[in-house]
Amino acid sequence: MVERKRWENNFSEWFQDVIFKAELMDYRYPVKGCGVWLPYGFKLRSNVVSLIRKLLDETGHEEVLFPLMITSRMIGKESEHVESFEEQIFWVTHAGKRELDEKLALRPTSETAIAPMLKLWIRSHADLPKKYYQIVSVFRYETKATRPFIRLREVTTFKEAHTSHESYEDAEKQIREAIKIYNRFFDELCLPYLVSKRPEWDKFAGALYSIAYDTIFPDGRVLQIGTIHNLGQNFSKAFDITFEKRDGSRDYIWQTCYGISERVIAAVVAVHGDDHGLVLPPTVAPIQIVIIPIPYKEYEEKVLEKCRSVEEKLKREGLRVKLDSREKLTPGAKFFEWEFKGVPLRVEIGPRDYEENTLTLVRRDTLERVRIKDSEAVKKTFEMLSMIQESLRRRALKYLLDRVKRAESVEEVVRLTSEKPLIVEVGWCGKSDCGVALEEKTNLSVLGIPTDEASPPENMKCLICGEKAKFIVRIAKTY
RNA sequence: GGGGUGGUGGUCCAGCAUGGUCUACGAUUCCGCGCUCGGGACGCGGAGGUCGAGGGUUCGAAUCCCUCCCACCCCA
Repeated sequence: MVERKRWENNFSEWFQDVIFKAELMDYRYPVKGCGVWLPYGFKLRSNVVSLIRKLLDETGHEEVLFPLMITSRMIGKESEHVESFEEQIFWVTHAGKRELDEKLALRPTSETAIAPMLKLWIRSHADLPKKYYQIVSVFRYETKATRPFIRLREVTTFKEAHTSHESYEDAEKQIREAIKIYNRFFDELCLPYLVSKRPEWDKFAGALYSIAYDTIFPDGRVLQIGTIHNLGQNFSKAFDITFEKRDGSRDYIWQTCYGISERVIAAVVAVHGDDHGLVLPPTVAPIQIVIIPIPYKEYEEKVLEKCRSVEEKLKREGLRVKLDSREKLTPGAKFFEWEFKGVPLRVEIGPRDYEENTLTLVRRDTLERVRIKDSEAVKKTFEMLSMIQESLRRRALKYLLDRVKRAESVEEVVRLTSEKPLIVEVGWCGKSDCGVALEEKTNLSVLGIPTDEASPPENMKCLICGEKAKFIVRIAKTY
């Protein structure tokens, strides 16, 4: 395995470095909290976007595109909702020199953009369910330290799904489908996650409840990489979106929404990386295989010729292949460059390989080198790509699980997290007061209660008040 | 919200205390040529700067003063 010292001990620096030098994003754009997707990063983003698009399309979601601007009246209709976003909204107040009669918000999210249209589109139960999604930029004036991919003022890759249903049960069913979709999505990216129901004080403004996906970074902090909200009838009541039910009576629609952003790309970068740079899962790597010729006196043409034929062969199999035939760089320099960019598999072809009808394969995750016969090229390539995918998934999962601990007292939590933060599961009575006190005393944030676990052990007690625990609650240092 | 640091070729940075010797140091990058090539080669030649912006002091400002802008870091 490749060392992960800098990755683990100096993560913040490592992360900035990789994003820039692997040419994912140039974050030097002169507006705070905004960055430029570079070609290589953009391809990675496209692959991630295609994946989520495929999963949503397959499950009957329809892609739409709503306008960027929302009137102040619309955005103010759901009171809890505005309140939570108020301080973060970018307002368009002028057109040239003239002040607008009604100022316009750049969407911080699109519930209030979509609601008035749903009111026009939905008339009866026959129009339901409706499952829409869009992939757009959203804008939030972040006051905390902004960071590329993680905390942006323009989130450029916000996938938001918005669904409408005729009953609470149908909405609940939709939540379960959303969970399945997100599980699959993160599995394809080899990302491990914990699914938690957020506490009351941290749910999405205007939702009945929120479910969130968190993953852990090498610095021990936790990143939220996806959320799913049951909106109940809060927005439909605020926007008066009603429909005729099967029995002829009228009711407000039931809604859900769920979102992911380029934070999942941050997670792919952070979770799989090592001291040589990026390590990308084959599913989304812009280049899956890089071919590097090792020229030698008298062999230049022959070697290159063989490289081209291997490139052709692999491309025909639908693989994303790059032949790096730049003459000015030595093979060693190319090795470092493509390793840094996380290309999962490298093929080296030199005079020896030419003479002996072999290829040299090197996998990025372990840097193991094997020589195979030309005739096995396609078979071995596929084998190795799926081995890499599998081993990334396993390693990342283990890394996460190793950093989830249980504790029975505040002191124990403090002790466990003194070196480096991790995720701690503790008993909780369920009262908000105790939850808030827990955050204060441990200097951690409550992620919420596991969605996949029934009830806490018999003897578990609330860490604050000492009463019998109703829930297990996860706490961690968050981004 | 509070505090701090900084802005000089594409990148990283020296110079600023004590203004002139700055026609701005060095490394890296980039371009050309040659030689190399199984883990970041080397040699020679070349390119690249409104010193964040504006104002002021001065014979003279990257350097001193004022105003502004921007970015980064730390703490709540």
